[in-house]
Order: sequence, then structure tokens, then C-alpha cells
Amino acid sequence: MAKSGSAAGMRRTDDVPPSGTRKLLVDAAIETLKQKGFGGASARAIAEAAGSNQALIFYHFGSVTNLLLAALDAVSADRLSQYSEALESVGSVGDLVDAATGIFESDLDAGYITVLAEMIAGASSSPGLGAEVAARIGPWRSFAQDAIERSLGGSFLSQALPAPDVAYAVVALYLGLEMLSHLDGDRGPAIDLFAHAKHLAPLFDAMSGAPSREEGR
Amino acid sequence: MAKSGSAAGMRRTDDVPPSGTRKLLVDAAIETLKQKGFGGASARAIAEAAGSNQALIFYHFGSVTNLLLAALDAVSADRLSQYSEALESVGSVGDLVDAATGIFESDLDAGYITVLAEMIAGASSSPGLGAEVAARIGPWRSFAQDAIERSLGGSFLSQALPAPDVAYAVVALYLGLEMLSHLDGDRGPAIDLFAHAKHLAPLFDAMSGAPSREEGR
DNA sequence: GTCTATACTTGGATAGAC
DNA sequence: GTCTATCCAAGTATAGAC
Repeated sequence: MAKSGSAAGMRRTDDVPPSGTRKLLVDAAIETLKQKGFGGASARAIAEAAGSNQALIFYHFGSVTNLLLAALDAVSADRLSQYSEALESVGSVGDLVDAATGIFESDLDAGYITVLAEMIAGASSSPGLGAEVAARIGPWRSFAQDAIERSLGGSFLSQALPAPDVAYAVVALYLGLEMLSHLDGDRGPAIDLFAHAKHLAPLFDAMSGAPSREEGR
Repeated sequence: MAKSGSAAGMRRTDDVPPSGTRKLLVDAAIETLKQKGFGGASARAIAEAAGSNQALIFYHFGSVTNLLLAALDAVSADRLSQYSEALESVGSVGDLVDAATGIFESDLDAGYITVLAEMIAGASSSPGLGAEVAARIGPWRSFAQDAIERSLGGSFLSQALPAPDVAYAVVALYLGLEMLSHLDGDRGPAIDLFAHAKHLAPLFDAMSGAPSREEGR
């Protein structure tokens, strides 16, 4: 599936800069998804955000849905590389929580997870979209799993809490927090949670024998 | 806001059985929300599910959005009373996890949380809907908070993890798990998480001094 | 209260000029 | 590759008969 297209309007969603217009449309799609949600991300709305016209969407992507998926691809790639960078120097659980806090806040500011959440929820509306979206979430789970294994792998907790399962929960929690925060426009409760996690981090570090640097900020 | 209506088509969403048709439409709205998502929950689709016609929706509820909110009200009331019943006999964390597991599975089967998730995500599409949905989530948070305070209130963890914040996280996680499970049609990972929680429950019970009955199933 | 018919709007998608 | 114009399907909402 998702075969690399031959005909116009069915080009692959994963090659980089074929025309500049593609990127323009993808960016506009992301913006529209963030501001108006899946339901508001119509060809007309996206075209307006891109400062062009809707015909281009069908010429370049074949359908609105395909453009939306390309937008999800772009966000996914962008975020995962950002995450990798942020987690490079993470050794302890405390470090992990720090990194995760920063990531969460910037994701929330930029509205990236909104795009993810809207696509997941919107997938219910059109048949077949679900599988495409699910495939694009896989990397997020793998990434979370890596991070967890690196900082908790040694702990006895990894017996009771296998990394893949925890990764699943982390992605779910991340998604849910973003939805709730976005819903009532208040990120306070979510931020508080990260603060609590930060306080508990030394406990986990002690369990796994990792160095537990400074605690209070 | 949400004033009790006087004119036809603006009746209150919280009175019980004025016509039978109202309930029919609300049930159809729930069903449609579950099967086709927010985007697919059009007046036409709902009317068809109800075996009637769309004009009735506007007569009884004034707009599709109002009907959808009434559907959310119905689900919310139904679930919260169900939860109350399930948690009546909960004393220990182990009990709590057992109850939560059962609740989660039946919610997933019945698709109730789908309704919630779709409404939250769909709220981005139409202005003003967000606040209405947020108001209807409040009770879920309060409920979770109560349950947490009852079974963890004594533990030293309640210092590091205040019940309101944990409740927020629980609702977010619940929401995220349902979205992911629904997305790839596999509840396995979510169920596994509950199993892990069950294994860890005695630990928490020990902390708060509650009796920790049997552990293995 | 319920139905049919219809006005009006928006959205996906294509044709064809440039 | 990009634009305008347009077709068609689907949606919200209302009018008016029953």
C-alpha cells in the first residue's frame, strides 16, 4: 500500500523538495489541522492558508486525505528527530523527565500533538484512514520504548513493567494530556504532572542504580 | 448558556422522557458517533440510524451540535452511575485496579469512550463547542479524584501526587488508551497495562496500610 | 409531533485555459 | 504547474402538509 505514484497527483509522500509548493501545502495543512481540527481541514480552508487554490491540492496529492497524511508524516519526522536530539544526553530518569517536560511544552506550544490527535480521531470518519494513521504512530511507540529502556532498563521495575507496554501508555497519556489541555485551554494540570514526576524521579534512579544528580531545580 | 428552552427545538437536554423520540434520537446519535465518528455524525446519518428523518433532530434539539451534546450528557450520566456502582465496594488499590479493568473493558466494548474522544477532538472544528464539552468532562475528573482519594488518600504518595492531578492524568490516560485501542482495533496493549497495575497494586496497598487480600488471580 | 420537499451552503473533485 | 470555472454530492436548516 501507499505505492510510489506514477501518475500526477499520486507522488510519494516521503520525498523531500520536488516543487516547494508541496511543502507550502503541507505546512498549510498542518496549520489548518491545528487551528480548525480535522473537520475544518477542507481543501478550501487549506488552500486559503497556503495562499493558493484548492486545485493544487488534488494535483499534488490526489485527495485531501492524502495531503493530511503527508502533513502527519511531516510532523512525525520533525518531532521524532527533535526528540532524538533532546534525549541524546539522557541517562537518568531525572534527565528523562526534564527532557520530556521540555518536549511536551514545545509540542503543546507548536500544536504538533494536536495534529496527531485530530488525525486519530478523524480516522473514525473515513474508512481506511485508520490503518494509515496507525502505521504512522508506530515510530512514536518505538521511540518511547527506546527512551524508556535506556533509562529504566536496569531497574527491577522493567520486570513488572515491560518497556513496550510502558511506551504504549506513555504515548496514550501524552495524547490524552494534549487533548485535555487543548480542550480547556489550560496546560496547568499537565505541567503539574511533569513537576510531580520530576520529584519522584530520584526514586526510580535509585532503583536502577543510575546517578541521581541534583533534585530540586 | 444552555438556557432551558421555551421555544420548540430548544428544550433542555437534561429532562428525562418527554416524548420517546428524544431518547431514540439520542441513542442513534451515540451509535453514529461510535461507528462513524464526529465527522460522520450528520443529521442525515443519525436520522437513518434512528429510523426516522432529519427534520426531527432540528425540531427536538435545534441543531445537530445540540443533539451531539445531549448524547454526551446521556453517556456521561450512564457511565458515571455505572462507575459509582462498580467502585462502591472498593477499599484497596487492588480492588480499584480490578474495578477499573472491568470498567475499561466494558467501556471499550460499548464504545462509550469513543463518544467522549470524538466529541473532544471534534470540538476543535466548531467554535464554542469546546467549552460545552469541557464542562461535561468535569464530573469525570471529580469522580476519578474521589476514587483515588478513597484508596490512596492515606499513602505518603498523596503528598507527592495530589489526587486532583492524578485524576487528571487518569482521565487523560483513559482517553488516550481508548483512542489508540480503537485506532488499530487491538486492545491487547491496554489490557496488559491493567494486568501490570494489578501486580503492582499490593505495593501501593502496603504503603497506605490497606489490606492487600489475594494477589494472583 | 412527524413527515416530504426544498432552499441554501459547503466541500470534494475535475476540465480546461494559461 | 497553476489558475478559474464548474459539476456534483452531502450537509444544515426551514416550510408546510398531514
